[in-house]
Amino acid sequence: MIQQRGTHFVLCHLTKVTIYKWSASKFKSWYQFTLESIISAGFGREREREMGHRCCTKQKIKRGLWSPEEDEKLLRYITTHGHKRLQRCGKSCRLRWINYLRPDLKRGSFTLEEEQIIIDIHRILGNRWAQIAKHLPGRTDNEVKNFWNSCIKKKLISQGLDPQTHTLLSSHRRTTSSSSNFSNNNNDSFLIITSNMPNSANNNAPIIETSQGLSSSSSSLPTNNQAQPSVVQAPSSIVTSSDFYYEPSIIIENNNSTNSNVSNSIPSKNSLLWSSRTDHDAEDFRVQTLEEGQGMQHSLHAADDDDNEIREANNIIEMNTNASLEGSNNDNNNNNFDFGLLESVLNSEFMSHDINYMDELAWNF
DNA sequence: AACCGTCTCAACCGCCCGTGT
DNA sequence: CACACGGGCGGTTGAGACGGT
Repeated sequence: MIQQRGTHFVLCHLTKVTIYKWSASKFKSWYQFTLESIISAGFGREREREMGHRCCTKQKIKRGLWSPEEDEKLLRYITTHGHKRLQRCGKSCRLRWINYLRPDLKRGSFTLEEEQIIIDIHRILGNRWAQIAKHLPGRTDNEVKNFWNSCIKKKLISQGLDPQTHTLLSSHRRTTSSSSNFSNNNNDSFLIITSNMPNSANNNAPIIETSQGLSSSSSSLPTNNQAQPSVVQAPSSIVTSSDFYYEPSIIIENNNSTNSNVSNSIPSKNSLLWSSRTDHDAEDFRVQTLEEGQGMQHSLHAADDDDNEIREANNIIEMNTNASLEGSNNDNNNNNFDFGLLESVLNSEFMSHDINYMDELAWNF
């Protein structure tokens, strides 16, 4: 992507920036350097400084809004790659670059499609703005966060949805069914998919979890013993949209827990759990894993909806493939969710090759 | 035009964590 | 191993824009 900034044309790649200086209808010169070097150059940052913006206070460094002159100065620094001090701390420069100056940023209001993506991913990840923003090219986490807080949140509330859990607010519930431990007020329907994909060489076997299952400690990575969820194509019949109050979510279900009772189990590592909101007319559908060679198909049986509340259509289907679960025996108290999983899944070659992006969205990821 | 409430969003805060020494 | 530094990120703030009265 190329963008004009005064007499400079900024060509931004993923990892580097090339800046062409334009003068008298000719490119007079060009500079190229890595983003890392831009950011880490520090713009006068001193190592002795305290971290964070406290440094700004202590060092009498300018704070607050960036003026156009400062923007120009920052850009000029980048173009010349010099060592001039901007009298801004590195953190502020970095933020300014990432959130505003970066040439690959998309401008303007969010599209409906983007909005839906945010809602869908938020349902799974919660307030993981950085993770959400990674799926919206040209959007920053800050932007997504602001958009959520200023628009989407209110929209959901006006629809009677809890913006945190994406479930009906209690004031909007017509019926109250048995409560669910793992998902708080989550009464909607579930589709559980477990798998035992062979251990890959990649230790970062993805772990998916829901916002309901958020754990403060998400640092532990899965071991080689832990199964990797397979990618399963959701049948269109369970795909829901914003027309519905409830939309699918994906969580991890503990394969060794008492899976017969979903409501008592804590989301764990070895299965995907789909919270679907099918129509109340029961139907069978088939899910086929996309894992090449595995190709197993599973019939999924949707339950009847007793009271015409779609959310009451609880479809609990488990596809337990006897994963090797040595590593998950301690998962009954599992809080070791790895949010990298979702990222891994979404960015996996699997997804990008076998499912187009709209399909992916249709899963309500 | 002035005032006021609400909204938007850029920037900051503060914590956590990875990395280097 | 301990410590310091700095990046990442979610939460919060506040200035300016906007709309209604």
